[in-house]
Amino acid sequence: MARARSAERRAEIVRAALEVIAERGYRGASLSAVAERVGLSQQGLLHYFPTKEALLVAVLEERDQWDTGGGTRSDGTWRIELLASLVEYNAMRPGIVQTFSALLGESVTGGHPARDFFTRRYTQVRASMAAILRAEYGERLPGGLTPERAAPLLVAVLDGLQYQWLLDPDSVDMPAAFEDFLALLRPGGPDGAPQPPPP
Amino acid sequence: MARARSAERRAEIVRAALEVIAERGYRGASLSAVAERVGLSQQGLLHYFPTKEALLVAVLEERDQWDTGGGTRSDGTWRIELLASLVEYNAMRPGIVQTFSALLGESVTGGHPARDFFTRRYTQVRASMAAILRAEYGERLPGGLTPERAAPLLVAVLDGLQYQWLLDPDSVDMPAAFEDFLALLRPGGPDGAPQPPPP
DNA sequence: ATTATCTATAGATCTATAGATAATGC
DNA sequence: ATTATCTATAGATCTATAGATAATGC
Repeated sequence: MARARSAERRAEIVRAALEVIAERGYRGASLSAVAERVGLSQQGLLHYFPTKEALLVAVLEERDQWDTGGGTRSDGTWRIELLASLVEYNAMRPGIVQTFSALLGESVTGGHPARDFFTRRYTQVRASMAAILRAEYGERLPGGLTPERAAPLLVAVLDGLQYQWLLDPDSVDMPAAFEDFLALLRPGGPDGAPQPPPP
Repeated sequence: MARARSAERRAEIVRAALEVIAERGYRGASLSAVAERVGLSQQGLLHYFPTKEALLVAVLEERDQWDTGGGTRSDGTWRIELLASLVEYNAMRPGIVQTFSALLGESVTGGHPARDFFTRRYTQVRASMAAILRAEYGERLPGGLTPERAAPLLVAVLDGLQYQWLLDPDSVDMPAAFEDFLALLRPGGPDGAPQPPPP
């Protein structure tokens, strides 16, 4: 039973870390602040995660799990509407979005412990987005783009909109803007011979 | 002459701060690190900028100046090719891009001193991008978008591509990707009755 | 006088280690 | 024994203030 209690405690701590990172970034997040939020001393927290970086790793793994699950289709790719609904879901959870936007921003600075994680993840995500686009629209997209060339744009729009929305939620309707971007990608665009839907 | 010497010194310090922020973010940038880079003691630096935040403000003002100047056209708006060439220019200056990407990321966290700056700036930039799009393509864009609705997407693509490129410059061709996005916006897209060029 | 710098230092933090104590599980 | 916590504390930092010293400009 101690085993299970311990896992709960760790999950609690990770949740608290998510919050503190959202508020202060990783460098600004102190172990004491996280510990306080779960009613532990700073040293008590280090019993569960021996270093600050170990805690960050747990936070990043949590995310991996978080947006890996969910509705794939028969061939393993997501449907594109699912992506739109993920954006809507995110729009209801500013905290999580803020945590990972803050981490992404920090991760480009020198020797940041999350840098490798994000580099790898974006490679994956671009490939995954290309697969989704191909499954949805086939090989030829508006503007003469291929799925592989559109994928980084799709990812960029997702991330970029998050920053604008976090800074000024009243001025930026993130889900609507994302839908607008999808409208640009739908067949019939510049160059776009209308596409037959994939079989 | 002391006046002029002083202005030079301040400019030197701001330049050093840009570098240190690129490497460690604002919260991670210590005054000592900046001071060392210009051959001053930490306390000597505080003679020029009385607080760390005052130095940050100077850094942000520098940027304002930096990308406000340059080629507008007769009605005061930029031409869209100029935007593409700004992206090419940025692709040769990872340092600057990294500084402001790191600051943008941090700025969404609680009470960050650059938050207001970025909020205001994005409002401005969206308006400015809408004007550029209108001047270039008129009122109706592909996908049934208006310039106002396309503007946040354009800004998002600019920012989002920067993160992907900073994390993995060999995998992301930022200027080419931006050109791809512009291709999506050119008339003739979905919905797009071909547009007459604006008078 | 003002400007540019320095040394000294106060007062806060922060991460991590060492070692004690109590409770739980075999 | 192991697990969960705590107190104490080392050792680094960090920002900012106080006050000295030297040089420069009227």
